[in-house]
Amino acid sequence: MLTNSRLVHQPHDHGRCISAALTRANDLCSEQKVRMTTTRESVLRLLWQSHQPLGAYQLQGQLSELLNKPIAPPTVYRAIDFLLQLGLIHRIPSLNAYIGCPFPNSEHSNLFMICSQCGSAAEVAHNTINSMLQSASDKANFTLQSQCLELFGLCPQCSEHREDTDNEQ
Amino acid sequence: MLTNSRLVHQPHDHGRCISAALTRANDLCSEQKVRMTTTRESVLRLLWQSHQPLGAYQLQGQLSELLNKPIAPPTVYRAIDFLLQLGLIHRIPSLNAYIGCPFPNSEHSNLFMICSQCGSAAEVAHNTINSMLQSASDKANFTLQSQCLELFGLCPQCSEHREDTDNEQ
DNA sequence: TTATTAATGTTATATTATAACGTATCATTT
DNA sequence: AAATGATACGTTATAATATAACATTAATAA
Repeated sequence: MLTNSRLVHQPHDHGRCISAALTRANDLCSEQKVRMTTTRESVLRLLWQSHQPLGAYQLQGQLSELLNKPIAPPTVYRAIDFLLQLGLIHRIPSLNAYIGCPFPNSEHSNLFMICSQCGSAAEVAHNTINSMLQSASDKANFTLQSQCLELFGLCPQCSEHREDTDNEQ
Repeated sequence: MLTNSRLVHQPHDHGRCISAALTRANDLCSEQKVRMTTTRESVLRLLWQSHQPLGAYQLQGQLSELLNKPIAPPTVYRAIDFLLQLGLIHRIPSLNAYIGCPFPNSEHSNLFMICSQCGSAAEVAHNTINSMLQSASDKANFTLQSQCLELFGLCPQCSEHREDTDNEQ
């Protein structure tokens, strides 16, 4: 199981997450001969700022602040679409929110563990689950093209706190 | 694998789907001592009219026509919320749409196979996948509470047509 | 009946997303 | 360097989805 869940839900040098993501993004852009502009890079950076998915209008606010000028929704959505296309970010439909992808270019599951307490979302690539989904699709004569898997619950930290308060009662 | 995918993607006596669903719904309501009103029943019926998920505003239009009076969004959303609570319908987040649940009251996976061609959505309950997701959560110290799994692709019929046209080329 | 709760009606508005068209910037060719 | 074409961004307006707040009506219980 390839996962960044431990990383997400544990204290870590997050500067590294960000710079690694940006490096990957730039590499991918030169590879595909597309442009990583200031707007796009800023949006990607903002989405990597934390492990909480951000909505388009949160992004708008932060982007506007960062670039010190008014930003309209289309600008944000264009950057989002660009990054989605390249697989550098994901949309989490049930949250109407976006998050940086920790393993772009690798085929993976779009499986998220979303904490309903703190809002953090960890992406997990799980080969066994993927192949089960593939074979379930095959059995149903369903031609699988893409997927979006969302698990809701409590992240490790919030689970612990919950237990603590449970015990206190 | 408990599934209604064969049912959804094959011609069948759909009147039965509807009446079975309504009977289950009424039973559940008496059990839980809540009211199945005209609005709620109509919405449920509309959602069972086809195996295509419907958006809230599609429902609004159809409901308004059915009841022969103007219906405002809150009315629709209230009925939707009620039915969601009881587990009689599901929301499919990536479509902003709602669909009748073929096996309410049973614990199940919220796994949908959604045809990107014809829009039909089949719910599939797959115990093995469920338990894999559970154990993946356990390993990550993630307290799983609920889930939403969406598979996109081509349903059996649309897959066949696709092959046909592929061969013609 | 009256009191109480539950459901619906009504108006307004929040939130998320896109359409359409103009302007600026970048990259390539001449 | 100038001209060209393509790409990205600016701007305005609006579509689509969802909810807040409060008034009214209907159902149930006391």
